[in-house]
Amino acid sequence: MTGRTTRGARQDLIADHVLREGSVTASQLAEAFGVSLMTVHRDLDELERQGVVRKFHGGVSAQPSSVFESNVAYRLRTARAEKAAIARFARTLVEPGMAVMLDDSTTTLGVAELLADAAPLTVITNFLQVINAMSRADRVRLIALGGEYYPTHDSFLGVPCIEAIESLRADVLLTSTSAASGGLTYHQEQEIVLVKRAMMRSANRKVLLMDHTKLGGTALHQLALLTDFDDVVVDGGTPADVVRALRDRRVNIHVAPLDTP
Amino acid sequence: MTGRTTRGARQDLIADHVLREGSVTASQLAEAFGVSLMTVHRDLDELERQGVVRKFHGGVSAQPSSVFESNVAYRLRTARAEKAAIARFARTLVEPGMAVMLDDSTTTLGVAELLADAAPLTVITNFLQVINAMSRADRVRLIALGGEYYPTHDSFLGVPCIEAIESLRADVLLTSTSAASGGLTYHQEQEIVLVKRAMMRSANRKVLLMDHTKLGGTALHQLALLTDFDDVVVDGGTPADVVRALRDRRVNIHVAPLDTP
DNA sequence: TATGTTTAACAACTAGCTGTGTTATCTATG
DNA sequence: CATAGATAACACAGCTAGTTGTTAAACATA
Repeated sequence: MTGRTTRGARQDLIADHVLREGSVTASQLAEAFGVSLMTVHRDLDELERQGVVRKFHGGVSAQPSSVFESNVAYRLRTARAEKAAIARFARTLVEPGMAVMLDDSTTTLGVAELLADAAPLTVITNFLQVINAMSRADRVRLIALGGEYYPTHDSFLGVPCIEAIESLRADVLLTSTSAASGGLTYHQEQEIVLVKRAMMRSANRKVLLMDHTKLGGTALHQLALLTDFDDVVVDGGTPADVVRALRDRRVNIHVAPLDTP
Repeated sequence: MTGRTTRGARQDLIADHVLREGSVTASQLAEAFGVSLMTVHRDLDELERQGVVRKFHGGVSAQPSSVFESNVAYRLRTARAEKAAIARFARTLVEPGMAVMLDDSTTTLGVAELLADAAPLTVITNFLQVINAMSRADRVRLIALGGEYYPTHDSFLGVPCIEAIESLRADVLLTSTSAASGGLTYHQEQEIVLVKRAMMRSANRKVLLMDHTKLGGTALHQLALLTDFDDVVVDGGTPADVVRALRDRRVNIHVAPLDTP
C-alpha cells in the first residue's frame, strides 16, 4: 500500500480503513501511505471537519454511522459510478419545458449536471450545490427553496422550505433517500423526511433514485412506501433477484445500465 | 495609456471609455491598450455578457443606463472604496446574537464579508453571493430566502421570497438602493421594490446604506421615504451640504470615514 | 466578390494555488 | 516534569487554470 496516490484518493482510503478498523493511530497511517505525519494530520483534520472521523490524542476513530452517513462530503464519495448511471437514466425522464423538482441528495446532483441539455426548463431545489450549478445554466429558470441552512446537507430545510414547496407544483420530482427495504423507504433525519414528503405532495410524477448499496437497509424514520413513487430507478449493479422481488411488489422499477469501460 | 494592466482592470477601463464616448471600434481599443485584437474581442464578449455594452460589426456601443445599471457585475465595480467604508461602519451596528437581514445589493455584500467577526449571528438573505459566503462561515445560522432566480441581480425574488420574508422577523435590516433624492428613495425594478418593502416590514431597525454617488438621482419606482429608515449610512465622500440638508430633513444620517492610504 | 471583421483552435506562458515536508514550538498525558 | 503527540510557520515543488497571441477559417458588409 505504498503507491503514490493523490490527496483525495488517500483520504478515501484512510476513511475506509478507519471505518473498517474502528480506529488507527496517525503514525500507522503515515507509515502505511509513505507520507509524513504532518500530511496525515492534515488529512485527518479534513475528515474530521467532514464529520467522518473523530480525532483523539494519537489517532482517530470512526464516527457512529448515523453521524457521518448524513454528510454531503461523505455521500459524494460513495457509489459514484452507480449514481452517474442512474443520473443518465433519470435525465431521459426530463423533457424540455418541464418543471423539475430536485431534493438535496448527491444522486440528484448528478442529474443536475446533465440537465442543461434538456433546456428550456424550470428547476426547483433546496440543494445549494444544485442552485449554484443551475444559476450558471442558460435557459434554465431556477426557483430556489429557502429555509434554514444545514451544513451537513448543504441544503435548506425547515418550515420556510416546506411552505415554499407547498405553494408550488412540479411536473416531476427526482428524489433519493438513504435506505429502502421491505417495501418501505427510510431516512435518518426528521427534517429531511418532512421536506421530502412535502416535495412528494407537490409533484405530479414522483421518481425515486436509489443506487443498489442502499437497498436492504433501514434508517430511523420511515419516509414513504416504495409504491408511492411512480418510478424507481436503480443501477445495473442491483442483484437480479432484488429487482424481481421489487417488481413482484408492483414497484415500477427501471435498471440504469452501468458504464462498461 | 499603454501601461501593462491586468484583465479585470483593462475591462474596467474599456467599460468606462465606452460609457463616456458612447461607442468605440475594436481596433481603437487594441491600439489604446497595446493588446491584440483577439484579446479585445474577448474583453468585449465578457462585457456584453455582463450587459454593459452591445456589440456591432466593428466595435461596441454603450447599453442604455437602465439596462446595465441593474447588473451585479457592473455594480460590483462601482464605488468600491465608498462601499467598503460604509460596510465597515455598518458592521459596528451588528452585535453578536442578532438576526440580520441583508438584501441583494453589492453594498451589503461588503458587510457580509465582515460579519463572521460578529458571530454568533443569524443571517437572512436572498442574495446568492451572501448565501455562499455565509454557508462557509462558522457559528452563523443562515436562513436563505427562496424565490425565482434573477441572474442580473444574482438573487431570489418574487412571491415565494416575499412570503418567506413575511414569516420572519429580523433585529436589523441592512439594505441599499440605486438612488435617493428629495427625501425619497428609488429603484428601477418593480420586483426588487416589492422585496425591499417586505424586508422593511419585517425588521425592527431599518438601516439604509448609500454611497454618495447615488445621492441626488432618481429611478423609475419609489421605494420609501428616507425617514422610513432608522439610520442612513453614507460615505465620507459625501459633500457636507448634502449631509446637512439630510439632517435638516430629520434623517438620522451617519458618515462612514473613507480609508486614507 | 473583395475586404475587413469576427470567431475557432491551438500553443505558450504565467500566476497562483495546492499539496507536501521540515523544523520549531506548543500542548496533552502519564 | 518528561515525553510523545499536535500544531504553527515557513519553504518549495508541481500543477492547474486563466490569459494571451498566432494562425487560419468563417462571416458580414459594401
